Parts: sequence; structure tokens; C-alpha cells
Amino acid sequence: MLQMVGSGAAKGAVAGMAPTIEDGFAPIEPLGTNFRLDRDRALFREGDKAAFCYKIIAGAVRISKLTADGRRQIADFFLPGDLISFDLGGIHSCTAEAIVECVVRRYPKPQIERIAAESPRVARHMLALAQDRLASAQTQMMVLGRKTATERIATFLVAQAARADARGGRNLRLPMTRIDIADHLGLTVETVSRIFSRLKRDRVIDVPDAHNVVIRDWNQLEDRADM
Amino acid sequence: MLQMVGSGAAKGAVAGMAPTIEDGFAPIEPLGTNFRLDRDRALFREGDKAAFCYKIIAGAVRISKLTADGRRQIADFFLPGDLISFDLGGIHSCTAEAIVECVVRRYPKPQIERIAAESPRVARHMLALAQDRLASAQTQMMVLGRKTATERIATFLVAQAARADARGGRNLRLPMTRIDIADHLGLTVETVSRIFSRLKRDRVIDVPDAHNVVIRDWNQLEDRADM
DNA sequence: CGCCCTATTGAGATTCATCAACTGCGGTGG
DNA sequence: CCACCGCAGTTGATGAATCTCAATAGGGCG
Repeated sequence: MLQMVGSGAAKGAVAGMAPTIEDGFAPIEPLGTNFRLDRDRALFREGDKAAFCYKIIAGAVRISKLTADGRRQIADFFLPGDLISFDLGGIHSCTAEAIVECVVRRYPKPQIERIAAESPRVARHMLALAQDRLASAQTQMMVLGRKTATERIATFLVAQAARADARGGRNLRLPMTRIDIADHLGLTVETVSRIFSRLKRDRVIDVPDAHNVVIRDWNQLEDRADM
Repeated sequence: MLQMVGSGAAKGAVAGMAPTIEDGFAPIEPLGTNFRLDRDRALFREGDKAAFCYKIIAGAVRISKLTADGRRQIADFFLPGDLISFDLGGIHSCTAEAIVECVVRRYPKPQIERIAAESPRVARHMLALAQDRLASAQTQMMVLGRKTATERIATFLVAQAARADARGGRNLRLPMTRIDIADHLGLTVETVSRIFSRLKRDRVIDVPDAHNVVIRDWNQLEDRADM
């Protein structure tokens, strides 16, 4: 699997969609080099000095933190087209790991810094990207702080669908495990599993297998997501 | 109260501390104008077009979101010296409200935009600021998703002390109500109150009144915060 | 002086976590 | 080729942490 590095890359991203923030980074593109990252390998770890910026070409990545006693919180998932650690200098505040085998493009930070310093356009895009991330973090705080388990799952499915979607079909691919979903939503695996089962029983979704969800009743799902 | 607009402003901030990110915004300073904001009045609301950037001169501000049915999540609190909505264009992703009577300095966004476009230095500072906020949002996700009620309160107290402190004294002023704290930590008022009482009973803190906390046993507090 | 809002404390209810058992699939090696 | 192992996922029973409901106290402001 995974021979499609050049041509297939855009497939999983927002292919034909409206232009995204990422389009403003054209001057940076030639500085990047692609590499492969095996499942469960870290792109970087919390506390590491940040030496590169990254773009997911294929696969999926999770961004997480750990407590001293091993509890994990996944801040976000990233899919092809997404930019990670697109900032200047500093220390990584999270660990980034491959959920599945990935192709990642990597850009040396010093060169990014130089270009950002010369091109207000690029600097502006980086700022816009950071704000986007911040807004999504704020939404996730609402999910974690104030929503019930069912609302969290429904919200998650709606958000994932909105992101990975754009291609037709209510068919949603979830590359992450139930444990990853639990650690993203502040729940246990068992609770996640139970709620998937309930949504299935209630004909809101179908679950052909653990990594695929078909949304059968979009309204029901959005209702249960609250918002 | 609150005549000290010019001289007393720095008192609550990181006064004599290491230079902060905010120092890089000198070129923007003359563009600002101060105004007063009464308790519970909004600086801006979620969904509003962002027309200004703000700096807290005196007082305290909360940043929050609401669900359709009125549940509230407070993403962060801001104190004198803090910059709010220091980004470019777009729509406010949260509501900002005064916790107590405030003095706020406001900078027109179009002018900020122009300066950011001309000065890579300023643009860079804005980016650094956004990253800081993002890192703190990620920490808060960990708190909300994976920590117990006691850990949340302890973490909150440690963080507030680290922020507002720098002056001597384990004396911590909390301008926000218990409800605000609850909505920040994903708890109910009752739980917040109970845990304050427990920490007091266990001689970890003293609570002379609802808006002041004395940290009696710093180690105990940090232990209970986990991390 | 009295009212309203914040805070505290108690008792009971509920959600979700924990513990445990079982299934199914993929890989590995006899 | 098939048996076995290990991990992900599911489901059930039980329990604990936190919420909800309720009552009371205290402080600031009109």
C-alpha cells in the first residue's frame, strides 16, 4: 500500500474545494522534502526543539499530550493537506505521531523563518493558520468542558465529515482507533464504543467496519451534536 | 475605585519580569485609545466582525463560548498587559466580557494590518502571540479532557499564580466568580466550592474571601495538579 | 433595611469510568 | 494449512465521581 506519493496526495484533502489558507505558502513549497513515516512513529515529541514545519501528504497524524501518569489527550487529528508546526522557533508543545503509514513533507524552520521575515504575505498566512488552529482549539474546549458523551461523538463525526468530506457520499473514513477517539474526546474506549453502537441502533449511522462510518441521518446527527 | 489608569496599570501584570512577547508591539502603541468597560459588558461577541485589537490596561476579561442551550465554556481569562484579538481580519470566535470594571486600550484593525504588512517584526510578534495562545489552549484541553475535579482546580490555581504572581507573596487574587471558574474548568459551581473547601480544610490554601487565595503549601498544590 | 446574587453545604440522582468477559481479525509460526 | 496469539472492539455489571436539587448564609447596593 501507499505507492501514490506524487499524484494521489490531493485525493484525501479538500481536493476541488474552495482555496484554503495553505495556498499562500507557494514560496515555501520548493524547500520541502518528502519522507515516509511508519505507523505509530513520532514526527516530533512534546519538549523537542522545533526544527521543521510539516505538511501531511498522505496518511493521518495525531497531536497529543501526556500527563505524568500516562493519561493522554489528543488535541487534534491531521489529514493530507494539513500543515503542522507551521510557526516560528520554540519548543513543540505536543507530540505528533502517525496514525497510519504517512508521507510527510518537511520544511527547515530557519528557511521558513527567513521567508516569513521577507514576505509579509507568507507571514500573514502563517498567522491566519495559527488563528484557525486556535479557533478550533476553543471549539474543542467547549466539547470537552460542556458536552455529554453522545454530543461529543456526534460533534466529532460532524466535524470529521466536514473536513474529510467535500467528495460526495456520506461515507466517512476514520483512520484513528477508538482509543484515539476516546483520548480526543475525553472519554473511555468503552463509552465511545457504546455510543457508536447506540447511534447505529438508532439508524443515525452505519458502521460497516471500525474505520468507516456512513451517516444515514444527517439531521439527527447534528441535533445530537447540539452546538 | 479604579482611578489608577496610567501608573497602576502595570501592577497586576508581569511587572518586573522578563520581557514578554508584548514588548514587540511598540510601533502599534500610539494607535491605541483607552476606554472604560463596565463589569459584565462585552468587548465583542462571538460572530462579530473583528474591528479592533485590544489590550487590557486594568481589570480582567473572560473569553467564552455558549452552546445553543446556554451552557458556557470559558476558554481563558485575561489580566492587565494581556492582548486580545491580536490577529488579522475575520470573525471573533469567542465572546469577550469584563469580569470587573476594566480599562481597555483599543487599536483599529486596519491600521494594525498595515503595520503588520510593513513590519516583519510586528508580524512575527503577532504570530508568537498566537502560538502562545494555542499552546495554552492545548494545555487546557488536557485539563478538561483528562483531569479530575481536584486536579483541575489545583492546576488552575498554579497557573493563575504563575501568571499574576511575580510580585512576592503567595497571595493570589481571583477577580472571577466561582461560576466563572466552574465554566472555565468544565465543572459546576458546587463542585468548585466543595474543592476549595477541601483544599482549605487540608491546609493547602487559605481563602480569606471569595476573591483571594493564599497558597500555604505550594508542593501539595502542585502535587494535586498532577501534570 | 431588604433584596439579589454569590457562595457554601448536604442529600440523592445520573452519567460515565472501571472491571471483566467475549468476539473477530490479522499475523505468525508450527 | 491451520492453530495460536495479541490487539481492537464490543457488551455487561458495578461503582465512583460529579451533577442536580435544595436549603442556608453572607455581602454589596439601591
